[in-house]
Order: sequence, then C-alpha cells, then structure tokens
Amino acid sequence: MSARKKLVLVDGSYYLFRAFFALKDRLSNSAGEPTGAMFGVMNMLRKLLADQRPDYFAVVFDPKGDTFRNEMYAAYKANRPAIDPDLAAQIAPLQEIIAALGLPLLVIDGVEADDVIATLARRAAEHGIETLISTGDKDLAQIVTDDIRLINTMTGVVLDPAGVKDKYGVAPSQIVDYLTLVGDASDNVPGVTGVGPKTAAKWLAEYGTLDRIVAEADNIRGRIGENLRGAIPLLPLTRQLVTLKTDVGLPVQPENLLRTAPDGARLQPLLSRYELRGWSDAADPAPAPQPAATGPNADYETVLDVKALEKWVARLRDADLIAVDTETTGLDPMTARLVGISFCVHPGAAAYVPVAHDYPGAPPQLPAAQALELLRPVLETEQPGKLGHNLKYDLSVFARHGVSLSGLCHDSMLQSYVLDSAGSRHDMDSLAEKRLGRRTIHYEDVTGRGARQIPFNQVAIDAATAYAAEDADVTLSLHERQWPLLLATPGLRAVYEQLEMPLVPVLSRMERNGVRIDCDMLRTQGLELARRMSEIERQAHAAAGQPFNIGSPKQIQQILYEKMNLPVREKTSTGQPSTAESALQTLAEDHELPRLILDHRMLSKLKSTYIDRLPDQVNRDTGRVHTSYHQAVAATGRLSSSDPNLQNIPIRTSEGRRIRQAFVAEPGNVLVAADYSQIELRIMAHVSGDARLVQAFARDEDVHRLTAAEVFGTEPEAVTAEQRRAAKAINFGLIYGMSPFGLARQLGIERGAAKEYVDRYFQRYPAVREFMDRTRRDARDRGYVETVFHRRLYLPDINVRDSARRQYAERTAINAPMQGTAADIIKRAMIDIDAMLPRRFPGTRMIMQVHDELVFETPEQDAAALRAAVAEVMSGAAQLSVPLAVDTGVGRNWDEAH
DNA sequence: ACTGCTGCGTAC
DNA sequence: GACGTACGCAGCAGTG
Repeated sequence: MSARKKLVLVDGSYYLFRAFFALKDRLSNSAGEPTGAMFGVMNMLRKLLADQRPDYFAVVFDPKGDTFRNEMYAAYKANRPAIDPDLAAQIAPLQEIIAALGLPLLVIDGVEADDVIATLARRAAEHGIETLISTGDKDLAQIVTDDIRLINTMTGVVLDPAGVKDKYGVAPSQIVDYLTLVGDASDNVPGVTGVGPKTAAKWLAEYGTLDRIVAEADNIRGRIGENLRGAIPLLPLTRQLVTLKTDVGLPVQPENLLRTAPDGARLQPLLSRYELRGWSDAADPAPAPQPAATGPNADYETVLDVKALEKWVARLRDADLIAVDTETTGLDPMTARLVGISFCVHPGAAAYVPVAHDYPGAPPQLPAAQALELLRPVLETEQPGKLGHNLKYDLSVFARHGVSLSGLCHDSMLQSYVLDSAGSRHDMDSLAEKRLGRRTIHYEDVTGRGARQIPFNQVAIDAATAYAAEDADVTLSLHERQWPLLLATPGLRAVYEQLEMPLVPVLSRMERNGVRIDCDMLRTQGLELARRMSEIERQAHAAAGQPFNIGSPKQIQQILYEKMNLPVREKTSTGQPSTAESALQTLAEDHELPRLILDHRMLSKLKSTYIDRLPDQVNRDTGRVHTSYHQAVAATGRLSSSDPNLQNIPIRTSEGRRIRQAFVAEPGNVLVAADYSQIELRIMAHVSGDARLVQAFARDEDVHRLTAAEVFGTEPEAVTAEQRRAAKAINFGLIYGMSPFGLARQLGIERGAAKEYVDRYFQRYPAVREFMDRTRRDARDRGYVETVFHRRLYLPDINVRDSARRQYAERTAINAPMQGTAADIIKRAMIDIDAMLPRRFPGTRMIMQVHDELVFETPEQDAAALRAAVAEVMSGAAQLSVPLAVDTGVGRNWDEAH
C-alpha cells in the first residue's frame, strides 16, 4: 500500500452552472420545483467518484455574497447577469444533499471556490498527496504541477503541465501572466484590448514573462502595441485578480476530507422531495474509505518544561483556531482541579501539558500557575479563536483557575446538536465514530471504571497524553467535518452562531453564580415530613391489614389489586395494573388506602428528591448550589438542568412551595423572577396567524377564559371555573399534539364530548388547524420541522409504517416548533441580559433559567429597575405578531418572587 | 457493589 | 396506544 493518496476536488459551482444549462427546463419535480441542476450535478459526482475512487474528496462552492476580489476591485463580476431564480433555488438543497451523502462540502465565506481548491491542492502536495481538480475554469491551470492536475469530466482528459502547455500554449507558471493579458470580459477583468489567447501565448513564448513584455512594450508595433502601453497601469490589478490565493484560512485539512456514511435521516426527505430517485442506493456505490484507527500523524507531544511550552505558545499564537481541552479531577467544574491542558493546531498536531499529575514516579511538570501564566496571552485573547467540545466546561474550569478564556469560536458538541439534535448523542466518543469513523480512547480506558476508577491526576502521563491530546485532535477534526455542514444550511448556522455559541459563557457564569439555599429551613421541613410520613405509613399498614413497603409500586399493586381486589382502570406500559396517581385518585373516592398512599408518595417525593438532596449539593467553598445546564440534550432546543435539577422544583402544592422558600438571596439582596406569560400559546398564535388568537393576545385577554367562551358558546364573563379549566387543558393539549382521546382522559369526560370540544375549537380557530396540518405535511415532505429561528428537528419516524411510532413523531412535529421557538427566544433574552447586566446592574447576577423564567439575585435597591429592564429585554427578544408579555416578581426567596 | 430497567412524579 | 420536553428517586432483578 505504498500508492500515493489521491485527493479529488470538485468546483461545485461550475458543476451546478453546467448542469443547469445542460438540463434547463427539462427536469422538475411534481411540485414544479426545478431539479435539473441538482440531478445533473449528482450524476457528474457519481461518475467522478466511480471513475477516480479518491482517498480524499471535497465539493467546493463559491460562497454567497462578495469575496476578497470585490474588495480589491469593485467592478469584479459586476456585470454578471443576475442569477436565474431556478438555479438559485437549487443551490441550498444541492449542498444539503451533498452533505447528507457524507461527501465533504466546503463553502467558505469571502473566498471563491478556486482559491479554496488552490489552497487545498497546495497543502495536499506538501503532505505528499496528489490532487485532481475537476473544473471548467481555466484559472486553475496556474497551479498545475506533476502533483496537481485538472480533469475535464466530460472528455476525461487530464491536464498535467505538458497538457496545459498544449492547450494554452504556455506553461502553468505563465498562466497568471497569460490571463492578465487576455483578461476576462465576463468577470469585468480588464486585459489588453485586442490580445486574445493567441497573442498572449505568442508574446509569452517570445518574452517569457509579463514583466519582460511590459519592459519591451515600446518595441511592440501597431495598434496592439498602443493598447498594451495603455493597459500597463491596470495590469498589476488584473494580475492580482487572476492570481489564485493558495493560503486562505480553511477550517479543514486535506487529510480530513474523508467520505462518511450517508445520513439517511437527512438524505431521504431531500431525495424524495426532489424526486431524485436512484440516488438512495447509489448514494454509496463504493463504501466510504475507512479512516485509520487513529488520526493522521498522530504522535502527540507531552509538554513538561518551559521551553517546550514556549514553543507551543508560539505555535498557538500563530494559528487562527486552536482546539483546547482541559483534564481535571472530576466532572463538576465547580470542584474539579486542573490536571492538564491539551491543544491541537491542525489535525495530528496536538500536545498535552500535564500540570498536576501526582503518583509515585510521576515526572516533574510545570506547575499549573506557571503553565497558565505562560498560556495566558493565548487563552485570554480573541486570537487565536478557541474551539472545544463542550467549551462551557473548560471555560468554567479556567475561570476557577483565574483565567478568562476568550475568543470562543466553536464547540463541536453544539455543532452536532444544531445539526441534528435528536440524531444521536453528542459526546465526543460517539461523534468520532459517527463522523470520523474513528474509535477514540475513552475516559474510562485510562482511568478505569467503577470502584477501581482513579482520578485523572493519577493517570500515567503517557496514557494521559494519548487520551487528552487525542481529544483536542478529534475536536478539531469534528469541527472540520461539521462546520461545513452548518455553512451549507444558513438557518442552522444562524442558530449556532447567534444563539448557541453566545450562550456558552452566559451559562458558565450562571452555573458559577449558583443559588443560595437555606439548609436549616430544609432540615426543619425534613423532620416534619418524616413525622407525617411515618404516621401515614402506620395508618396505611392498618388499612391494608398488614405491613408492606409503601414505597414499592409492586407491593402496592399486590395489596390493592390482588388482596383487596379493587378494580383495575389503568395499566402500566408493561401491562401491569398501575398504581400511578391518576389511578389511585379514582380508587381514593371509595377507599382510604389509596389516599394514604398518594399522600405518602407526595411527601416522600419532596423529601427524597429535594429536601434531603439539596443540602448535599451545596458547594463547600461558595455555600451555594451550582446546577449544570445542558445545552445539547433536549431535542427541541430547550436547556436541561441536573446536579441538582433546578428546573423541576415543586410549585403546585403548598408543601412543594415551601421548598422554593429555601431558595434565598444573600443578605441585602433579593430575588427577582421574570417569566414569559403563555409563551407557547403566543407562539402558536404567531405561527398559525389565527386572527382570533392573535387578537386575544394583542388585547392581553385571559386566553383560557376566551377559549372557554368560544368552545362552550358563552360570554367570557359567564365562563365557569370548570369551563376555564377544560379550555386550559385544550390549549395545552394542542401544544402537545393531543388527541381527543387524550383530552377525554385528562378531563375525565366521554370521548365524544372531548371530540366536540376539539371540533368547536378548530371551528373558532381555523388557522390553528391549518398550522397543524401544514406542520405535519412539512414534516413528512422535508423530514424535519423548524422553529421561527430555523432551528431544526429531524423526525425520521414521520413516514414509517408503525402507526404508534409515526403518531408519536407527528405529535413531536406539532410540539417542537412551539417549544423550540420558546427556547430560542429565552436564549436570545439571556444573551442580551447577560450583556446588559455589567453595564447597568453590576451587582446583579442571573442565577437560574426554568424554560420560560429567569431568576436574578440583586441588591435590594436595584430590584425595581432590574424588573423593568429585564422585562423589556425579554419582551424584545423576538418580534412576533403578538406581544411577548413578561411577569416579574421580587422577594426574599423564590416563592415570594413569584 | 454496580448496572440497567420500571414505575412514578416533579417542572415547563 | 392515545400529551410534548426534561431529571431523578426508590425498588428490583441481574451480574460480578
């Protein structure tokens, strides 16, 4: 296997243009959308791949908008006719299809495809890889060498240096001069009037270079000589314009241009929408080459002394983007201590800087403080840009070690999440396999697992380097795969760049802020609950006529349904008689025991989950609890919270609210809570455009009451509490994609009655039904649904035969745009508020987010102004067709602040 | 002792 | 089977 590796680069924009005119008006799908160019490009790509079987491959497109050449020369390409709308419409879907096929795709802002191709080809040559470029653009002839050749896909002719000479009459090294003389009328690039290919070649054959031609200009006779002399002032600019850049900053190296397995969930909907049949199986005629088990040139460096670190600092400073990863003693960034730092500047070039490995025989290392001081100029500046996998963790660790990590550019975990939030897990090991076909060293491989697990600072440094440097290396490779995919889908790119990435430091700060807990209060509550619970337990045993474990659903089931023979109304997912709350509520109408069990359950839940656990989670140093917010977990775009979960602290019962009273402000401070009122219903009004619903919110009416009036045919003033409750259930049910059956069960009414309610609802709010139908149809056609901000949720089950799974996907399709839009909006608000606080409220901390609510801790005297400011920013976080109302409250504790 | 599953319940 | 998104508890069975 000593054959040289081959890189094939395709000028995608050229392919697209060619295919468009070749198949103009010939192909469209049944919906009338043009598909000819897509079809043509796909066939050209298929043929090229089959013929060439490249080791590395990429399709490169021109970006939208201007490039550096426009800056150089305003008239560049200025007289190009506007792009045909039928062609424009095919660009984005084609790029998506290419990406979904697992083909590396590159679209670089501000850089034309030619320059990207030239840069990659040069780098490939430096790495001993030969390159074949498929394009129709003669400009690329200037970079042809023995290692870099052009292929005409139509004729199969390959141009090497001799071929260039044959075709253009000049050597590749003379092509720039040749193009300068000839110019390019279609791109508005001025050459020498009257000089075409023939004259240019003749002159270059005679004089060798443009400089010599210019020097001899006075000796060239006739009109053409005059033209040349007149053109001389413009020639340097033209020369610059036709010279390809071979050093543009690229997010990818040739070695990482590997094909990966097609992504069926993304691909199938596109192929079926555009009716590109035959590609689903042909998508992968040759299995994607299996990448090596380790990355390219994977010999990682361990940095143990000042000299070696200084060398790396220099390398890092010169890079545009560096991958950074910290190794620590634990998973909790609030307690973990730094053990080492790894970096990667380009694939394979990674290092690990151990700073606190501590085991018998461990070599001397740079102390953490010293290493951080040396690295500070790199870490705390915008340049180089920082890339990480779950950067929030590293950011928090650095912050706790006195380093303010800056220039947060990319996070490969968030990239994966935005690309496909529900497609798979977003941890590095899974992604390395999925996107790079690479099996990585796992954390447990070096630390052990279970009882034998050792903290990372006791891992042997060699093993630690192999693990840690690889993590940085893999992070960079993941970025190189995922970033182009985001670039290909502008909506996702915006979600990533404008919501997810800016949120990272905000969440890090919130986590580090934490919230103060009154542990004494919880202890008192715990003692009281324990007394009440044992009393209830005693009564329950008496009612059952025997002792049993009141915490065991299995034993409850035996007592209630076997011993006491109570009627079974509900079953669990496994077919067992259910002891869930709704079932016991029914039984409690006629019996004492179910009521006792329910009461015990509620108290036990509060005690075990909240009252007993929260004090354990108070940080010893800060005296506060610091939750973790997870940014890449919920499929809809919501955050989740754990350790402890602060997003499900009780509120509905009075016992539950007492737990909220233990969430308190520091002396002299108060808590301010601000929550969006009915945000998901408002979003439903916006996305459906239903006039009645929009109007209700515009007038700030009680929307449940209004719904009740519509559904039950009464005046709003005459709506009973019971009717309002039913209407509220309908409204929430709609957001969740509920069926009449579900509503009936929820309300404890007949199915027929529930169906009538729903029918009347849709009669009164017809645009809501249209929105639901449209959403389901979109999901089926496109394979995904999206939020107002274009966050996507892919639904691979939307077209499966299994009706349970399909209906589940349909309910998700209905719910996700609303839940997800709400998540987008509050993320926007959090970013804006985080930016506002230091300026206007330097003493205020944002401390919690609970989906539609933000909680702040603020000096008492600032509370009033803060409430107004926060409400204003939250309301202004999105411009919908309905106002975004925000309620605020203030108090010594979280319960009071509501 | 640990792991994973089930059933249940809390939040929005 | 029938209402979306999460996290986490206790019980319990299986495994080492």
